[in-house]
Amino acid sequence: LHWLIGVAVGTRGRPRRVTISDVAAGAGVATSTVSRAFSRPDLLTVETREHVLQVADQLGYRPSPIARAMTTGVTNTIALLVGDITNPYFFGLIRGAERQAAAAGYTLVLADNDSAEAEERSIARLARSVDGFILGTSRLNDEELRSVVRERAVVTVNRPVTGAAQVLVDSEPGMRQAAEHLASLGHRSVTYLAGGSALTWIDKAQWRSLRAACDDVGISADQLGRFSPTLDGGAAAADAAVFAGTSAVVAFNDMMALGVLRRLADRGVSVPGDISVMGVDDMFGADLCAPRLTTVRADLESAGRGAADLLLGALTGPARRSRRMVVPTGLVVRESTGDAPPG
Amino acid sequence: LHWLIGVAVGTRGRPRRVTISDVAAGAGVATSTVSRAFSRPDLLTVETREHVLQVADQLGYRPSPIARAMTTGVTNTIALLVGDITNPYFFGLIRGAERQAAAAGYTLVLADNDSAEAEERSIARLARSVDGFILGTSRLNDEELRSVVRERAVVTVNRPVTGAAQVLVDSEPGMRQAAEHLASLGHRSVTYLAGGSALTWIDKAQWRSLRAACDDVGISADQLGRFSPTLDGGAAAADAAVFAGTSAVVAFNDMMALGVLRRLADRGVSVPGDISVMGVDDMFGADLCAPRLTTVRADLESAGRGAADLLLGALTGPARRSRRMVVPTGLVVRESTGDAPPG
DNA sequence: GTGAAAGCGCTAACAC
DNA sequence: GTGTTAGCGCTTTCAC
Repeated sequence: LHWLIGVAVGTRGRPRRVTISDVAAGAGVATSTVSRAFSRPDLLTVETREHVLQVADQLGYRPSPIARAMTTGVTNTIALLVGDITNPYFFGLIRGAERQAAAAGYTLVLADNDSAEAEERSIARLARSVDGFILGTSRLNDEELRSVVRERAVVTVNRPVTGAAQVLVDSEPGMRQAAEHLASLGHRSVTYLAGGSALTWIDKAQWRSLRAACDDVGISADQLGRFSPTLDGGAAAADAAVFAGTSAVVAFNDMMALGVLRRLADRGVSVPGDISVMGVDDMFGADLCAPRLTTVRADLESAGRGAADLLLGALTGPARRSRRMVVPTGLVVRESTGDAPPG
Repeated sequence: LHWLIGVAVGTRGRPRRVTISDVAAGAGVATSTVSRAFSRPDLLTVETREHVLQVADQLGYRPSPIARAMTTGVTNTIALLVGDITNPYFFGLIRGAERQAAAAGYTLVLADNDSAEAEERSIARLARSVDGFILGTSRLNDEELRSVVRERAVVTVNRPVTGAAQVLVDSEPGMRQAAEHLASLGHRSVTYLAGGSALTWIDKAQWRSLRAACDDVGISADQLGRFSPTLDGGAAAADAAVFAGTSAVVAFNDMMALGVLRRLADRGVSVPGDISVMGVDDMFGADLCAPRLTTVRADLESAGRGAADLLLGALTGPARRSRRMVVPTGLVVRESTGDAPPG
């Protein structure tokens, strides 16, 4: 770590950065040779390469990513944009993306946007300094999104866009298992508590999968909402569900489900005695609550990894864009679902 | 968003970036004037400035942060290094830092390091591309840390280092309230479940505060551990506490406390009936669990904001380094603490 | 296989 | 107040 940045004692005792020409001078070669020793080592004979590398090392030389980006146009940096960092839902996504990026020698820039405008600003600000974007929950409309895709490599998460690579969570298997689970517990109907914004593709996908699965197992399905995908939104949804007299609800996500749980507890409604409650995501906290939450798990960390993979692939490999990756789901049965109440 | 990056139709129909000289040519001024219009607008007459800006706008010009960094050496980027992104403890920190950085026009790079070596690698990799570092949970030893501080602006969190700005969580008020709370519930002794690594300053600080406060209110305090600050570590700590026969425990952090809670539930030990359990942090999930966790809250989001503030201050303002910010703590009483068991 | 030299897009003296 | 010019540190033709 001594040569963290590459500093040499300059003319008047002031530290000066070690550059490629210092190494060139020290090794008695041209700057281009030093450059090659680092970026195209195969072009050099073993002897010169070793020699240059050794001199560079003892001088404490570190290539400057900035200067590199200046000439090549590649920054080795990707940006991950999310809608709300504090939502545990994103933790896995962030971690997966960071891990994969770091493994490939890429740097991850994180931006938290609470609105479509903020998202635009982030994109505009970062556009020149990153090689590509992972849009974790884009609030941009289709047209805006396409204009970004036109200029930059983009991977979206749970947001189909023509021309961009995307990772999509496949709700189908999880929702099917959910329907079977509830049916086998004697529920005759299930209420889906919709959430997100009008642009939230996954909300529709979940509802579609759940309804189809309910059809297949012979129970009815209907929808309430759309509610805010937050604890508070869950509270509102809980009241609506109680009013509707449903015996089983599936919330848009775990955050909402947790809100439902809390609200029902406050109102003295027993879970799962009176109502069975399910969420989606299996986010952090879903098995910490009481009762522990039955949920449809989506492996967001692998979604994050996949998103980074797709992006890096688009960046480095041939221009085979618009690839997609599908993340499967599955039911995790815990304590918040149980037998349908009699009658 | 149309001119996201700044693209013009180049010579053979291929898109080419709009540069400062395109604008200069278009506006009939020198490149330096265009540069000034963006970075030192005060140096120009209103007319030229307006004119240049207008031409730049209709050409779709965007300054390149890379080229800027190349000449000025400032990247307008800071890095936040944490030990485990998925630990909800960091969420607040990350969010606070991101928010504050973004507000100041800075970009936040996030790196997740699971070891001292990984941390070194991250620092070395990022050193030239960021203006400074926030070290959320540095695993570097003092010497390594100082060598980083020597070359780069650094703010540490809960890790005192000479020469670096730092944000420190002040456990004292929270721990005092905790001791008073437990004493008033009739507990005659409290066990602190230590956690973290040998470098974890906050662990010692918490223990010191708790012990002093217990002295003052006339109850005894002792320490068990050190345990891993995880759910599993909490389970281990729970067993140790039960074996020691204590009536009240304060865990190193909430994650551990949650592990204690779960383990005690599994063992059929009633909380708070048999044992009162407290955590530290008030992280996400602390009021979702059963029983809801009594904890010493530290506002990590404001710690994150403060860290970013200190760093940006060191970067932009005069070189008054080694400033520090102290984040207060306070007790949040919920359900996991109660009257001491009789006898 | 290696060197010389021309940039990449911008800022910062230094002139005028 | 604005223009000229010399770099920042690197990569990349193009020669040799």
